Amino acid sequence: MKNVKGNPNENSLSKASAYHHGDLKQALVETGLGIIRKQGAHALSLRAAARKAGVSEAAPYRHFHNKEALLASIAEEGFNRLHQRMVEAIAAAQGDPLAELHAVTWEYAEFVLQETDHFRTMFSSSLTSSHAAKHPGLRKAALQCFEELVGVVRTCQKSHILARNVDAQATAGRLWGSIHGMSILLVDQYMVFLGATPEQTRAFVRQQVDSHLQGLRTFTSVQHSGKPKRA
Amino acid sequence: MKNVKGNPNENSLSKASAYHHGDLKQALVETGLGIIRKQGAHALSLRAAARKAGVSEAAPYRHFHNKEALLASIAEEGFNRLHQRMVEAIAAAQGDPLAELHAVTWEYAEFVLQETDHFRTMFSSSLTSSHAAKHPGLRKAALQCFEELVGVVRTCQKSHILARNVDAQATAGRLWGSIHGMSILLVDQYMVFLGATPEQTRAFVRQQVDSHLQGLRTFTSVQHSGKPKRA
DNA sequence: TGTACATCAGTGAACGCGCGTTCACTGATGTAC
DNA sequence: TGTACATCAGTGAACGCGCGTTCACTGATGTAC
Repeated sequence: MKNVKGNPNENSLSKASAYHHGDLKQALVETGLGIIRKQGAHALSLRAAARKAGVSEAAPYRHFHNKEALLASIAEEGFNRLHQRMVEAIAAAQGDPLAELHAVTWEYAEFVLQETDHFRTMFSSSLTSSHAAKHPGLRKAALQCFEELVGVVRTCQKSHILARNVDAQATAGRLWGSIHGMSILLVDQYMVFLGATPEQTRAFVRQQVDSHLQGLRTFTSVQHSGKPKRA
Repeated sequence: MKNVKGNPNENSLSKASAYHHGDLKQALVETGLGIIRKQGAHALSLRAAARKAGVSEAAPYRHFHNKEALLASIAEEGFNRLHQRMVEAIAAAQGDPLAELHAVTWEYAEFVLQETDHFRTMFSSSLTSSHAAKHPGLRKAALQCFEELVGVVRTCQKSHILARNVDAQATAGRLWGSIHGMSILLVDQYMVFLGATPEQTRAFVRQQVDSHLQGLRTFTSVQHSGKPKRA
């Protein structure tokens, strides 16, 4: 996209000429994402992505084995962007554990609200059913996001904001599920009665985190003081 | 499907002959669902559904305007079946409000576990983005499920299991989001570290409800005793 | 009871389409000498 | 520095395919008389 003409000061990734694109793989991810955003996932084809990238319709096969591989790359890019946003949100909390926890979960919801179609692709059924085996990069990117959440939960455990005797992964998983489901249902307009403006949606999602967080605190303390759970 | 040959004792819906099918619309929903279950949503086409129903490839157009209409009918059927299961689960709780709440949420998760592909179709992006305007029947069926949950929440409020000063729809929405997201993430194998057997998944989903429920109790009592929330 | 007729669910052939994928090729690039 | 060559990203034509949808039709059914 940028630097279509060769430039002696460029690094090797952005080399380009009229014939050689330079970084067609990334360009196809971008144009593919553009199609998903503008026309929906059903409109995405390798040919359409190639056309939009200004390249012949067979060119994508130099970089992707098949259509699903492009989809997986677009999804992986989504998790990478989400991860970046999560990291920045945590950094903005300046070391306050509870603020970190709020920030990272809110950022997740914010991503769903802003990048709905990209988000849907990241969790599309054509990928999720077999992503572990077929798309290790995608899986790694997704787990990277999850690990960020786990890290914040661990920090909160150290600060006694969350109970320390509960598996941090399980706790993070609960939070993830809660915010994931709520965000999707709101974005799909299943709860218009709650108000449909972005502000109302945003507020409700944030309250969802607070609500579940209360449960995690209580739930974990009950476990701590009560009888141990069965294996 | 049943009663391919005419029978004088049948009602009008199950009339059939070699030429006239009898209830092709419902048969197409069934065969379409069968394709989704066996080969995935990508394999569903009007032609494939027609072939599997033993009928010419143009016949579906007598009953569905287009492919999306068939998809919407399959999704609607899913919500109807889910609703039926929810009602039965509630009935089995025999009037114990908390047991009803557990039963209805667990049944939701059970449906996701057992009917994963059908469930995915019910929330597929090709339908959710415009279901309100385009598919009123689908929307109605979905809301019917939600109202079942709202009803149980109201019962719990009457029994002081949940705070009475909080909107029942909002509370039910939180629960829905929590269980919806957790179920999906588990079914999509994003949390294999928690254990991937159906039993482990089931147990974890159930704990998710308990966890969130604790939050709703605490959260709502805090609201009750604290300052009122801003509008 | 018997017959003519309207209705309409299902037929089968056809349309145009865009897609995924393959393949021999072309031409730009970097490098070994 | 200049040249021959290997490499490989991108080309363009072609393949076969299944799809969504249309259309004039056929034949089974129910009903009015």
